[in-house]
Parts: sequence; structure tokens; C-alpha cells
Amino acid sequence: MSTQPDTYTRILEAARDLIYASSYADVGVQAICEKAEVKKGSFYHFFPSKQELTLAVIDNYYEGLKDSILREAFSASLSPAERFQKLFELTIARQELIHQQTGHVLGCPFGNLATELATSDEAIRCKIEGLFGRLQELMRETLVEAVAREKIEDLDIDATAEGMFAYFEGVMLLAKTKNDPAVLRKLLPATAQLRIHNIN
Amino acid sequence: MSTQPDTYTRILEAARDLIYASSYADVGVQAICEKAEVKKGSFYHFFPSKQELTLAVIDNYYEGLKDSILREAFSASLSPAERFQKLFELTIARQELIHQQTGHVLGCPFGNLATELATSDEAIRCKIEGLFGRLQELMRETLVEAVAREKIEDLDIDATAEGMFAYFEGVMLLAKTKNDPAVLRKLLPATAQLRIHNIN
DNA sequence: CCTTGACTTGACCAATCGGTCAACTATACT
DNA sequence: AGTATAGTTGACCGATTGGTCAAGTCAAGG
Repeated sequence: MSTQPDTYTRILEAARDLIYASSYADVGVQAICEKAEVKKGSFYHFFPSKQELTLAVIDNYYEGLKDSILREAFSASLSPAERFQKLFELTIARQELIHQQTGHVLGCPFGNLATELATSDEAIRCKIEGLFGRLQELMRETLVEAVAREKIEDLDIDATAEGMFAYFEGVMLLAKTKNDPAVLRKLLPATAQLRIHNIN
Repeated sequence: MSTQPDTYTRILEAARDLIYASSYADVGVQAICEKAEVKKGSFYHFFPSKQELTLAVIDNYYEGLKDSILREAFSASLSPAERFQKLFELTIARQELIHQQTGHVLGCPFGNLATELATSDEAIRCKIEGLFGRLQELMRETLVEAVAREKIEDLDIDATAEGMFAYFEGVMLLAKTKNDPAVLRKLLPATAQLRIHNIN
């Protein structure tokens, strides 16, 4: 049996898991403390507010993503097409695992938070906007490399990268709404075929 | 000056506007009552719970959509391509108006609610899933008519309709997260170009 | 040994949450 | 006129919300 992580980490991970499984507003500080086995006083020793905790949760989630799915998918050893394919595979596998464990497709944690809080918490919206920019940039770089290998006439690379990202998020939202991971299998791979052309 | 609508309607519309502008959890029954100029006792005379009210709000929103954007876009007098174009135009115009009035892109009211509540309120998730199905069906019919006019080789019509809908939702989510209606101008029209092909 | 500072604890706060209820008013039908 | 019914009102409920705080524990450093 492994020793428990330190208090800060327990709070962070409890909050991350609870919020991802439901929503920001639905998860109280009390519930986070219970799951983390921490008293509320300790919570506020490490985090000045629930909002600050959430900002840290977003960072933590992105770091986790970078060290797993993103690292594996956007590996230099893969061709652009293989990178996209790997990204879809890993995303589908993860969502299927979560669905099997929780009974729900949870979708994209950033998209979830952004949808809920974009209009009422500007700090969180900005943080996720920046993060979306980085993910979009990953798509763009992959796309640039793909085009370098095989020229595509009149392709608007920036718009296509943004469109691919939007499509990806939309498919996650649809799978969550239908609570059906099969949606991902059917739709996600088409992300790589999406093209937006320059107006002439 | 127009006379006020009846109590039921005032509650429904107040709730619709408040929830759309922020989120389900963020809007309390009290706030709804204040905006509707109704006492809490009256609220519970018309609606047994906040959840039931929300189900009615979803219906109300869909009816409104059917009588405005959907009716105008999916008119029998328009060609399939024109229908898509009209849908994008009207959607962009509405989101731009909302952005101008509130300072925020609010996105899709159904997508917003689904994202927030899909995992914690099965009744609401089901209602939105059904509604998504109807919207997706509109896309499918339009697509079928387009293909009848101009055959597209190996097109998976069902998957493409579902993909178009997902893309549409994803673009709305992205515009909301970036709080920038220009995202819609750049990305929404590409919905009509999206294609998912049969595997051979 | 004693102090310092990080951490923990549990009691506590005002405010708000969704929801209830008995009493009251106004309208409509017999 | 009398009664039934729909709608309104404001006080009230227990539970929970995010957040505070004084008092305490504990290990490290002088």
C-alpha cells in the first residue's frame, strides 16, 4: 500500500476528480475536503479560495495531459497522420475507460469548465482560452508538417487547425450529451480530414 | 407600453434568460423570482421544482428556435446550400447581438446545459439528447436533399449529419470560450463542407 | 531548551440554497 | 349571494454554501 500524497496534492486531485465528474458549482469545498480527508481549515491554508483552487486544478489537468496523451500522440517519431490517429485512439480509450468506471462520458474537462464559467469567471475563462490556444497550436504544427509533405491547394492552415480543435470539442460534447462513447469512434477520426480553404 | 405576460410566462422567461446568461447552478430560485417579479410561493405554485422549471425552459427555448431561426433557415423555398448558409448567418447574427448586449458570447443554450448537467441530472440530459436528435435530423434531411441534387461518392450521410452538428456545437463552444463572435464568422460556414466517408 | 513557522483542527460565521405552508385575495361559476 | 378554485403572499424550514479564526500540534534551527 502506497503512502498518501501530501495535503496540497490530495486537495488538488480530489477537486480535479470531483469537478470533472460533475461541475464546478456542484462540488462544494466541503465535499472536496471530505474526499481529500482534510479539514476545511487546511484547505484554506493552501488555497485562498475555491476559484484559485480551480485555476490550479486546470494547470494540473493540463500537465497530466501533456505527460500522457499529448506526449505520446505528438511524438517526433510519428508522421502527422499517425499523430492525429494516436490522439484519437488515446482520447477514445480514455473516455471509454471513464465511461466504464463511472457510467458517464465526461468529455473534455476544459470544455466543461469553460462552458460553465466563461460568462461568470473571467480569470478561469482566460486561463482556458490560453490553454485552448496551446492545444490549437499543436494541431497547427501537425497540420503544417502534413502540408509540407503533401501540398493541399488553398488550405487555410490557421482556420483548419482551429476548426479541427472545435470539431474535436464538439464531438466530445456530443458524446457526453448522448452518454455514448461510440460517438467518439464514429466521429473523432474525421477530425484529421477537416479542411477549411482560403477564399479566392 | 405592453402589459406584462402572465406569471407562468414571466417565471419561464426570467429563468431562461438568467440560466442562459450564466448557468443552471449559478441561478437560484430567488434570483428567478426577483427578475420575474414573483414571490417564491407563486413560483412553486406553477413549478414543482427548479429541475421541472428547467425542463420547461428547454422546451420553451426550442419552440422559440423553431419559430425563428429554424423556420427561416430550413424553409422549403431554399436550396440545401442556402439553408445551411441561412442557418449560419442567423446564428452568427444572434450571437453577435447577444455579445453586443451582454458583453459575452453565450453559445448554444442546450450545449451549455448538457455540459453542466449531463452527469448529474439524467432527465435533463435525456431531454437535450432528444432535442439534439431532432436538430441532427434537420441537418440530415438537408444533406439528403443536397446529395440528391449532386451525388457525393461514398458519403456516410448519417455520420456527416452528426459530425456537422458536432462541429457546429464545437464552434459555438470555442466562440464562447474565446468570447469572440469572429470565431463564428471564421469557422461556422465550414460546417456545410464537412464530409465523412464510408469505409470501403 | 526555546523559538519559529508551517500545518492542523474544529468551532463558527453570515448568506444563501431549494422548498414548504397556512393564510389571504381575487375571480368565476351556480 | 355563496361557494369553489386559482393564484398570491411572506414567514419559515433545515441544510449547505464559501470562508474565517483562535488555538493547538509538530518538526526544524539556533
